[in-house]
Amino acid sequence: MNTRNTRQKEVIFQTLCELRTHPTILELYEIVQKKDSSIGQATVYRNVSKLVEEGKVRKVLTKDGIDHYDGDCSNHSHFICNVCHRLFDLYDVSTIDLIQEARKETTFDIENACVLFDGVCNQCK
Amino acid sequence: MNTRNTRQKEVIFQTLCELRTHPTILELYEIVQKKDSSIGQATVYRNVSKLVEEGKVRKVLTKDGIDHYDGDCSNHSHFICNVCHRLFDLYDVSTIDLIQEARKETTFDIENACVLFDGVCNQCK
DNA sequence: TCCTTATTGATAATAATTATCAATAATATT
DNA sequence: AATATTATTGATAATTATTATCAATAAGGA
Repeated sequence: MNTRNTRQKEVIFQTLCELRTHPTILELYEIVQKKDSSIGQATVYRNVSKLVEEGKVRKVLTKDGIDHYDGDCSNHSHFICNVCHRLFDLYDVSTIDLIQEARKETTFDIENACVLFDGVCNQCK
Repeated sequence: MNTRNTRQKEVIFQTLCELRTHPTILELYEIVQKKDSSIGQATVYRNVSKLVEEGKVRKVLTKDGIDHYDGDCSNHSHFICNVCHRLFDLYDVSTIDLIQEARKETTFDIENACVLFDGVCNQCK
């Protein structure tokens, strides 16, 4: 008996998968609270960390210093608007070529690449 | 009289430019302390934030949640070792093609792309 | 059903960052 | 050069984010 499937973990994971907003822990906690008000903040912290370790959830790199999470682990990039600071998904931008190029330039074992584009979103321009 | 050039800001900027280690604020503070023990921690926080705003210093994207800073603003990427968690520079990996591709796929005004590669460094493999 | 113990919720502790404020010092003005 | 103005500083308090603690609960094997 190593890990257990708890109701809380399932609710947290489901919520993250439904959302397309890349919430912070606190934003996620508030939404989870509406579904089950008994779930504590520490439980959200713990389970999100576990889900990231298990590879079921991605931590999104941002410049604002606050961690954002994404329930969609499929290969895609992100865009952050420099004006409204919202995060968007960018599918259809492949990092394969980039990784290939990096492998030619270094002797490190490169496994993956995370890309964050920035600029101005449609609503802000 | 809008901004002033202070000794502290100059020391902090110089230190960041000399270092190739992408320090955190606290690591930077300790090094700055050795040069001038009168410089306070809050001053390091304040000036690094300003330098980032001014575009003289880059905030490096990492997965560890702690902000790292780079005095080298030339166009280059970073690599983080999944074993020792150290950050390395990757010059000679261009993001131009990537940005071009992203511009084709979206209507956002894409200005820049930050790339973080991960894998295993030479010493850890 | 019972037992073991991973997980939880609540809260305390810690760490990271920001705000406050009198003192200092950069620089524009005289 | 002297003075005045005020951005910046250092010290510290306040805030925020995250992690640790611990008794109570509940998942899941026996």
